[in-house]
Amino acid sequence: MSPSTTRLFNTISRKLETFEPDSGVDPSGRPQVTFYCCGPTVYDFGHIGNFRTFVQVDLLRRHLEFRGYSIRHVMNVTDVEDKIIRRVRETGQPLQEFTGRYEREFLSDLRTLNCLTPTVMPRATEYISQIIDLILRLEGRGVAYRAKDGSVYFSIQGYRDCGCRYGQLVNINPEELRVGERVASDEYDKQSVADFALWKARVPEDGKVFWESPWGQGRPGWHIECSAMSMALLGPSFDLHAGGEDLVFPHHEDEIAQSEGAGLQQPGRPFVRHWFHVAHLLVDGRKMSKSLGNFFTIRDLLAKGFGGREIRHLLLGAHYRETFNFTVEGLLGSRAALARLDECLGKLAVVAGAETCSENVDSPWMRQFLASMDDDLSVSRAWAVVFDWVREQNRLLSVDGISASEAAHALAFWHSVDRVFGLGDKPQDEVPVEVRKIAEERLEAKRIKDFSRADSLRNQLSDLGWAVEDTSAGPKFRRL
RNA sequence: GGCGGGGUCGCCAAGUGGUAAGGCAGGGCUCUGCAAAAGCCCCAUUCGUCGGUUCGAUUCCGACCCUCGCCUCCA
Repeated sequence: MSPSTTRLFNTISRKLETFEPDSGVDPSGRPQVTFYCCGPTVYDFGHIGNFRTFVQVDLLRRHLEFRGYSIRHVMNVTDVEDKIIRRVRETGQPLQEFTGRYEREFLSDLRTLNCLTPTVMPRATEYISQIIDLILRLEGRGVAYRAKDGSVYFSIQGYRDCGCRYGQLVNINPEELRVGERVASDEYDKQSVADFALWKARVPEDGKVFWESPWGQGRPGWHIECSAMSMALLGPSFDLHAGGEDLVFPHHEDEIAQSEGAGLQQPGRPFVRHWFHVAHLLVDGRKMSKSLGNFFTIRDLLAKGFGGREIRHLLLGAHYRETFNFTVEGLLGSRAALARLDECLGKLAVVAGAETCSENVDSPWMRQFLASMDDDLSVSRAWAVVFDWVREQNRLLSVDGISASEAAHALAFWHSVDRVFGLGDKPQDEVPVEVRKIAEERLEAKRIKDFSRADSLRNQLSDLGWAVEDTSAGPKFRRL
């Protein structure tokens, strides 16, 4: 199809690179992209910061699909981990019952934001045997060691002795890591502070959360699940790996170490070809925290009356590598921007009538749009193209300078754009019967030129939360 | 302390060695019974500060100031 037109910043080379997957073709002959995205740890509701990452990753996926790639998208669900175990202990709920709830809530939020469902969503607890096999292999290669308590650690020294490099994603000298005084009590057996747990021996606080292993009862460390699941589902070497920027170190660095330390890759092939990291977001200029009262989940924003489409628009407003400042005012701005867009689309649809037009990727507008997106997902520039287009369409509409087929053609542009943006159609407001009735009365008052009555009826409507606009096609309703 | 991002209009946010996209908000006009929507026009001689290179820098170099993140669980 369209080979290698997209350039993306690769964290591992710290450079903009042409994205070139190397995973052959899918059964239908389309070039395939093997893609792993670090998913949620299901111990609570996801917050707006989490979803910035997932929305930007969704944008990446949609753009690559638009460019003709077939994406095999794997997103893990971390359903065993320290915080989860603590909450399970506190609530007394069974592990699966507890994590299942937050997993469902997460999926529901993804749908709210119109993110495409991953091809596969493996759970860590369903890959325990693969995890154990991987740790055994690391042990066999001398890059993992067993501690007295039955935990197993990754040996960075052993890894280096194999000729591998630790510190591929970040410049880091493990000897200089500033490890806090508070070394976890279950990790004092480590040979080196930078070594990390592959398998954690069972402790009483773990309660019923443990699995049998060659090292006794215990549970997997955090990083190992991603190595095990990604390689199991995508192979030992795959194209693209994404996540939030905070995962660069240590999580992704350790994932590389575990995966390449196992030596399953063909000579010369890396664990991951391309690393994609999304910057964090701030809320009101500060890091989100519950004590500052600037901590928002998707359900919080829905409760404030915002829609998933508005939230998605806002999260899509800034480049993925820039820190983004999220505010409620920004959300109001998104609402206004979408209203302008929807107004234009609505007018075009009226003019187009029954005319339809297939998508045309070769229009000048589309070329500009795609050039922006191909340039490291420059979404702000892409939006500028869209709004330049809106102005031009509005200008033509205002002078009746557009035919039905031209309007259909114009709409096809937007439909192409939206395959990438994924905003979907404007949600249709259900106009209450009462509102319609008042509007009819107002129309009649207007007809007999009783304008004071017409105005008072308009006020009644706005008291009910509705604005009415007079158009040649009759009254148009808009929620205030 | 180490490493890495940022500082561009009231707010959000692009961008380029050759004279500042787009969105929101704001002002004027047209249209409208009044509105709304839309159109047209206006809205940063200026891009954190100070130096340097250059015919020319917001864009390159240096210093400084401020700010955010990572280095510990974190999207």
